[in-house]
Amino acid sequence: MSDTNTRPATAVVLFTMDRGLKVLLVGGSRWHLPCGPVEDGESLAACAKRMVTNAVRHSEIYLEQLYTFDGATLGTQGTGIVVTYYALAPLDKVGIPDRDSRWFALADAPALPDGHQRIVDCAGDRLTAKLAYTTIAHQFLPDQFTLAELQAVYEAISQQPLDKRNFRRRLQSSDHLVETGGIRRDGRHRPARLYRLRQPDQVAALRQGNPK
Amino acid sequence: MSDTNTRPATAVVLFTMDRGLKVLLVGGSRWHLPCGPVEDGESLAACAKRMVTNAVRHSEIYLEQLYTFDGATLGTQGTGIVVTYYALAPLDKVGIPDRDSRWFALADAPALPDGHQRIVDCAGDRLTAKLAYTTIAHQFLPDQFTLAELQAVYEAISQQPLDKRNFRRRLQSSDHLVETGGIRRDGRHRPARLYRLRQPDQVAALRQGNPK
DNA sequence: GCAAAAGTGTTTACGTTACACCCATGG
DNA sequence: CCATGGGTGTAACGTAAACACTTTTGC
Repeated sequence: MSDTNTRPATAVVLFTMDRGLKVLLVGGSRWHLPCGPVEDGESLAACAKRMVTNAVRHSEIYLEQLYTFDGATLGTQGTGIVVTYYALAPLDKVGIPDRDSRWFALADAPALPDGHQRIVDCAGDRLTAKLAYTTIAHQFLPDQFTLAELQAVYEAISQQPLDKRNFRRRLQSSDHLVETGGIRRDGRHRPARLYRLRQPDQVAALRQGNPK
Repeated sequence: MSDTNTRPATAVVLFTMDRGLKVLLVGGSRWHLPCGPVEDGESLAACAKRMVTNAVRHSEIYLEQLYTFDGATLGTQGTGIVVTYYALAPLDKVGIPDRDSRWFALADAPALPDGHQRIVDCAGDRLTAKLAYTTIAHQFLPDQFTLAELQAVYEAISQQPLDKRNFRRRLQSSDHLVETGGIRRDGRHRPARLYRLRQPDQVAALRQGNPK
């Protein structure tokens, strides 16, 4: 049962893409999600951002609310309600974690306290689902990117290989990508064309309207 | 900004189907959503259910969390966080509202206080979206139903007419429906076959896995 | 010239849509 | 017998899936 006199807390599942999808955990010996109580006069989103500010250099980070748990549904007894978020940041915007925090692949994350594992699973499911019908994958990439980089993000999250031609056709016909004209030379092979999002500042729906 | 010392509240958008989609509002003169603070030792879902118990006879009601707002995002200033839910009940499980509560069609609902309209919109969007890929529509129907009744629910929520043959083919091939063998005689025309859900106690996904 | 990744079309299968008539019953 | 809603099939279309080779560069 929740103790509603305890002030609400937020917990954040921060993902980045570094040779695969990684999640940030804190705590050193007893790993857990970044979390903490909301302060007076602080909005929920601001609190969630504050939980990960030591890990993320820039402040314009993608943040989305996941679900709100009470003690009963989380499996922890007591201790108020927890408003959970997930956040995405490209590798070049995250700082090197101190010795109190680390990036883990989802597969080899350590055991987490009651409820935290469920929050991570929930975030992973949401991310996977949104990959299919939004431009959310671009939150892991810099403004300019190659189609191969984009495909790698899709493959890392969905955990399945994608057909190069079908992938490119689908994305290019979706009208969200714009060729910048630039190219990236990268090793002894043909350089790749660079693209950017037509509307970089929003995560747009690919198919049709989807709920908040 | 939210005052996190105020205890959290829940607000509920309760829908039913009565010649179209209806939403329950309370308050008599100044209509608003059923809402109120969480009590000590009460779970969030229990609190949300309590908000609508005077309107719904049975306790097994479909209830799903929508979103959690703070004062800043709701547009109201101050007054803590609000965990919002939406709920669905078939007409035969809802009581006749007292003079302090009424069912409104979405189109002709009165002006609502700050934030409440946004919550209703959010609930409507979620309901419409889930209609497409879950069996949520059945929350408006009794255990046994005809395909025409089911189609009417879909048409009321999506607000567009559906092709009878395509609708029936799609639903029947989805493997969620079972013919009961019974029929319903209803007027001077051919009687309709009755169906039930194969798994009546869960809202199942129609296509593939979708996040919580 | 060769290794390595970028880039490009066509065919096939499948699911979705559009559409019109007969059936069973009550009055 | 007729009015009323219940029930049924097929053809056209568009989308998604499978699949292999040429191009451009660095060394």
